[in-house]
Amino acid sequence: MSEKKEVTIYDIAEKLKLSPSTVSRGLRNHPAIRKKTIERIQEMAAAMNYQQNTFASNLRSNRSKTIGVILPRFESSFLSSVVSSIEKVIRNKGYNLLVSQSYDSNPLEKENIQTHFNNRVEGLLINLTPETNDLSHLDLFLKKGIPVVLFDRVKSQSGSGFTTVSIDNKQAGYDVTRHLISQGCKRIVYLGGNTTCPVFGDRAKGYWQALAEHGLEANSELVIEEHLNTETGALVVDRILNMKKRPDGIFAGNDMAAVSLMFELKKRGVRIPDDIAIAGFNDTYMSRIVEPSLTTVKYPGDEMGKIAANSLLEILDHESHVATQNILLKHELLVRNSSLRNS
Amino acid sequence: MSEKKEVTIYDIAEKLKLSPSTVSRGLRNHPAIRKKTIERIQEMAAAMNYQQNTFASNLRSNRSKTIGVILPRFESSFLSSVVSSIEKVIRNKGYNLLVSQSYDSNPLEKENIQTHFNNRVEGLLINLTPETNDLSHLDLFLKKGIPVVLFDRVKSQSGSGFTTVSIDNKQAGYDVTRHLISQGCKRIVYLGGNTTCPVFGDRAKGYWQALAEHGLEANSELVIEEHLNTETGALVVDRILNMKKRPDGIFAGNDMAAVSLMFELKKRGVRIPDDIAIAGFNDTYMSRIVEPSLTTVKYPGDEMGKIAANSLLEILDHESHVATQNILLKHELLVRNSSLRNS
DNA sequence: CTGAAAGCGCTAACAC
DNA sequence: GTGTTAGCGCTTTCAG
Repeated sequence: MSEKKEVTIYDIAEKLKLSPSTVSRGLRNHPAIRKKTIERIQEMAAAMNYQQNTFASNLRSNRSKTIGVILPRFESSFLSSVVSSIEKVIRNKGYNLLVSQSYDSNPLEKENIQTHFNNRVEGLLINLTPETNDLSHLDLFLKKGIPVVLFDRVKSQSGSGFTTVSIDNKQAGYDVTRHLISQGCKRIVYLGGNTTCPVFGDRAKGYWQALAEHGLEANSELVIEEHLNTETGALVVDRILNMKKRPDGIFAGNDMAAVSLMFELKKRGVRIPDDIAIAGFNDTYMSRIVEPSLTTVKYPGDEMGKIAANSLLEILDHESHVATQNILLKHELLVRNSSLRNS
Repeated sequence: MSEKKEVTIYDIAEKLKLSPSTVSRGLRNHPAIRKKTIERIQEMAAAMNYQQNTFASNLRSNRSKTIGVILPRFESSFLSSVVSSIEKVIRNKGYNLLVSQSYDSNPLEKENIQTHFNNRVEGLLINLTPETNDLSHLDLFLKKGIPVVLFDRVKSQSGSGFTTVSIDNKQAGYDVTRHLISQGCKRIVYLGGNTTCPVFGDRAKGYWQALAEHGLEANSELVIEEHLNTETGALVVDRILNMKKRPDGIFAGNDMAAVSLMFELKKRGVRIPDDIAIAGFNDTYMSRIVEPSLTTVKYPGDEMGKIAANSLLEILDHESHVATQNILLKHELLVRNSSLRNS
């Protein structure tokens, strides 16, 4: 390592026969400094390859200019689009982005929260793990007045002092189920992730409600809890096809699971939508190109990220007690061929 | 904001009738401190809700315990899997992860590099923008001895003092093209991104070479440069179908583009692979479920992230001049139905 | 094994 | 407009 001592504002000050404070101000375009002086300072800084020491400046000002994001995983087209737009918003306002993954593990989530806290993020955006039932591990943020915005997976009853951004999952679950019913489905499987997870739990509620309203069988056998990924189809297809009475509709908690299931069903000669109608969730590109094209719910990750980040920044700006709000984004049922039966 | 003054090691020291230095050591399990004392210190710290001030500690020790990652975008199944595995490796070693997106913009990349530098990341992992021809904006890292690892998009001739991790894109391009030729294709289109981008440029080289070796027409009309995303298919389909002599094979630079193109081709009644054989790149899940299933190249993002991160950590550990290396990961041609013609 | 003291580099009162 | 001064909270010699 080339251990050339760092250039500090003192070095610049010396060369310019100025005081360190003037240099400090000059570097930040402080209005009380003469234009000319500012120029000289900044030129000299550039010439000397000055690099401001963020630690010292942070220590002094007690600000980190950093926002934290914690989410289950990056590898998800939905979540990566959320982070992506968060990053964009945050950077534009001059903040840095510290990120970590919780892998749906509650202990890991806690650890991450602690780390972000220690790094003194000025705000936190978090997508909770399914297991997270109480939000007490976020208390340390609340106590210090550091704003936290929950997005996507949000406790239904969060009057907990946190701003939340999500969609109305119950309504969406209801919409999908009702649509399947409208297409003549009588026995509908709900293939969801962990139902303790608000997202999947709420969708399940909408599902139950739609069934109830239409006097359809609501049987717990029809509700399958499984991790929703590319393997899901292979894991559950036999279970579904071997049910005493074969289902004629499937509502999957995300497109990935829906598509992988379609893949397996087609392999076994099941016709979609005639034998079984299928709907997914998320409106990934995949849902458009799969055959038949997949009915799904539009679930705008970029929008969610943008709004979550902006809400956080707004709270930060007003530096105080903006009433916390629960923001619900619009979702939209996109009916495609996988569930469209000839009337 | 509840402005309760922060608890410092001085407060702990006072309560315990110890000196700040002892507390500082105790908190970090310094061996020179009595077990008993350490316990007392840590208990008191917990009781008082002590939060270590990273700024002060960083300032003092001149370390940030942070690694930076800069890449074009998160929204890409390949890149998100890369970041994901980087994050995992990095966190496990107690580092934080600072991330930013360059959106394929060179100025933005430079800005990000500067920001990461100012934040004193201890190492940088970067996936360069296509436009980046000289690496001089990374000089400031080199000069300070901060290790930089380039991944994925890597200058072919990078003897530039940086460790690189990538695949052999030229070979991969060659493999794909040769495969198409082996299936009887005579006029093969290469649909790549910006060919100044090493990734796409190198694949193009492999493509040219394979054509040359087999005495096939290598016509610049057959090389299409276009952003590769879900829109690509719609953008280029007519251009392809209206070529004077219609191509019978297409090698697309990524699965997304390949799939979107297949979608458009099928709409127009083109039979795949009989009329036109198609191959993509990346082995996304989509490539497996699309019909016909898509021939592609396995391009392991998680592996790449892991190796890049580990290389960086290794350099960091040895704190010095480990010879930089150019690591090439294995790729694999996965032949599927989109290019398999009956012999 | 523990303490005293100095200083990392910057910023913000407060002076002039 | 610019300079003086006093820390921010921590770590680390150096003493004992």
